[in-house]
Amino acid sequence: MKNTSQNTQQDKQTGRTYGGESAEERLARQRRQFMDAGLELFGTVGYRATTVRMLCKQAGLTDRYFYKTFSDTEDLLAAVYTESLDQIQSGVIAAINASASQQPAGDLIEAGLEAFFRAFENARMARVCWLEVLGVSPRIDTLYTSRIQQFADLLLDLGKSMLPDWRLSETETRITGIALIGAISQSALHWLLEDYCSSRASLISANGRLIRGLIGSLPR
Amino acid sequence: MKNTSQNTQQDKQTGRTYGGESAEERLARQRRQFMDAGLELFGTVGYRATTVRMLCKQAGLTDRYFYKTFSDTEDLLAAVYTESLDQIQSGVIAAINASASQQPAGDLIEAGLEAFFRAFENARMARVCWLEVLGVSPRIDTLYTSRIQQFADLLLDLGKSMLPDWRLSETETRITGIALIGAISQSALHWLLEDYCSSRASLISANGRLIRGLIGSLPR
DNA sequence: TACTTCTGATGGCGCTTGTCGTCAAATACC
DNA sequence: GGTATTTGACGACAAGCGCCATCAGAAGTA
Repeated sequence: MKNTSQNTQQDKQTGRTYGGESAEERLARQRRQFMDAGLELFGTVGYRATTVRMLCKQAGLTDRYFYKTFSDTEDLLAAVYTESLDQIQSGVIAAINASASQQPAGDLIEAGLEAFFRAFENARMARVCWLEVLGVSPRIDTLYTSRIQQFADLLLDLGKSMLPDWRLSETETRITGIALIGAISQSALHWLLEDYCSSRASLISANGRLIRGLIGSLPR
Repeated sequence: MKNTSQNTQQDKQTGRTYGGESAEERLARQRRQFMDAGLELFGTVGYRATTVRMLCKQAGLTDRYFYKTFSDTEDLLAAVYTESLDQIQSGVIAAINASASQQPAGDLIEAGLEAFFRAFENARMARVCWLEVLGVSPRIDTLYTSRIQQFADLLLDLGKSMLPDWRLSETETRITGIALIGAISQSALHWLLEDYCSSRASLISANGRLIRGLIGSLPR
């Protein structure tokens, strides 16, 4: 016999304070602990090798709280990925905007690349966002695609606003944006997989040349 | 009591013919069946979801023969990846060489890109080589990195031979090559994940412009 | 025809996983 | 202080995994 009591009874999701924290505060803290544990484990031992037990041990919580917030490890991966990419992305945008508002305006391409590769030096984030997230499931694939697309669109809009006579078709514009993201990503990925043995400056230089070359060869 | 007979006895790995096949022929056929099964399963349900049992069922063989040739599924993945990438790579090189030996010589960049994206339309191969192979293990990561590097080097050597005054440093040359591979890869990957909804021509066009732009902006 | 080798089918072992239930202790409310 | 809720620790369960052993029958060999 299911719980057939009044909804008013069920709806009291208030909970009560415990350990000096309200129910929402506890939930938020637990979520944060699992997010941190996810970034740590996904970014080191990898997503497929990470189990619920490991996450709980790392977070210092038990599985009950894991399932209270996330449906499974894939769910956590999506959350960690989203948060990490948000962070990287906003860092790049901020750096570009900061450079643009300088007097005189700085080199936006250089500034953006610099911010990106700096963020990428966080190996855990880099690993999660460019390695672990790939080939997990159709759902994660979709998330990955849409986020890359979003990042590309963001940069393209910025570029278009600075290059008044943009003549490429919508389709080619999107492909070009993704290709640029791919160029930067792949060189960054090799940087990571080779333990950052090249200098950041050389990565910025090579990718900067690529972008400037593209701009120079746009139809006019 | 173990088999303590003469080594000559153990060394007769000849086996005998069975079903009209010699021992080596059988082994080769079994290997091929598992390779095909691997490409099929890794390329559809994905590497992490593929089990030994599934591979055996797909190959129409039993696990005994799997372990006779491969140590584990990761071993098979490496073999399938290597074979698939070899195939794609040699196709691209062949197309470029064919175009170069035309009278008059064709557009090498166009020819290479055309061959690449045509090969990429094999979704199973594309998935294995650009999705499933990532983030599996350090060993596979190393394989991936070295193969991408090799592909980049191949194309760079070709490019350098056609651009006599190459002035980039060794480091920047390598990064640039990898970045170019990344640009092509990422646009191809999105093509795959979006079910090939763009036209091949638009991908070739966008990536061709990127490459030509780079060539135009090389130091001279 | 006898004997050996090879094959496919089946079942089982030990292990790990996700997931759930229980229970005593800690904490908060009245 | 008494009662209800929350917490952490622990164990248990079915399921699925890699891997191995067995065994009857097919295919070759003498």
